Amino acid sequence: MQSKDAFPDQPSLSDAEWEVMNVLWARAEPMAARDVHAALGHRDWAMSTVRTLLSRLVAKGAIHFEAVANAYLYRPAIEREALARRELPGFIDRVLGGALTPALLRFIEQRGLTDDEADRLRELLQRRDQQKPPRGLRRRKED
Amino acid sequence: MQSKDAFPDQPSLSDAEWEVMNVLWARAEPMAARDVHAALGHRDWAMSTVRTLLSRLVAKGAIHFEAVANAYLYRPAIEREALARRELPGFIDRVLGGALTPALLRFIEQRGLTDDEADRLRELLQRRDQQKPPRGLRRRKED
DNA sequence: ACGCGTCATCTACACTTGTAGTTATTTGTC
DNA sequence: GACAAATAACTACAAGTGTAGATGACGCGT
Repeated sequence: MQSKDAFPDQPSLSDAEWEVMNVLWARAEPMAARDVHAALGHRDWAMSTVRTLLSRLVAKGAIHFEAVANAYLYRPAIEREALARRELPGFIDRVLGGALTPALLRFIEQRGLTDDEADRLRELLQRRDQQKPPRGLRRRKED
Repeated sequence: MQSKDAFPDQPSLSDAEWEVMNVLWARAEPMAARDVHAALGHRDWAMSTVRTLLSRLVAKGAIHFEAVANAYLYRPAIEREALARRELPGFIDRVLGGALTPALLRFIEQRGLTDDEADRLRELLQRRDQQKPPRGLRRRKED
């Protein structure tokens, strides 16, 4: 018995599994398989598919379930942020090549920022300036 | 499984494949399998593994190769940015839940920004303010 | 009490991915 | 010209994934 039987610290999810997690996170309430299926209407999966995914998620320890009447109610066992935080570095490393390359910035440009996001970024930059004043008028235009 | 037929305009790569791409992108020059293998030393893959990955990448159209002497020289058929740009939305959607949730910001906070990145972000925010003044200063617009 | 629909469980199956061995071919070297 | 070294091509195979059907248990309505 090594050390990671029951609870692999954090499982790694497949794409389809992420989608299921997303509907679970979206609702605050525990959901029955049927509801999950409904919420995933856009994917047009068979019930069995959704069930399979739910089982796999349970197996991976990503969700809990409680038996209620004749059905199970599923509920995330882990927060999106926790998972996301674990995925991000790998993704940035692998796909973005370790840097917040233009791709991300460009994506942000294109998609725009919510007011909230903008605020937080501004804060962030300000905090940063306190330690590291911004470079003068540095123009960077090379793409 | 998405749609990815014979000539998927842009293939979708697996993790291992990304790693190979990364070494190819890192070098400007076309590389022989042997060199790729060497560059991937940190992964300690067998040559055959690297070769398999290269073949798969060729099959997916992500890299080109030219026969030179008794070996092939491989070279990316696509730029990282192009691929990254295609991966990003999906990732942000799936993992971050469609929003640049705290996770990203927190990641940025934690990892810090290069001067360059900071500059570009500042520019971005400034440009944004021109259309959409920051909250607090926002004056009533007659929309 | 009985069947009907629901739900969970089990089973299935093709495709992808990670990982690599085996074989055939090319080629430089003596 | 023959052989060893390198290389590409083919084959392998288990685990993970996407997708779903089949089976069995169970509670609801009548």
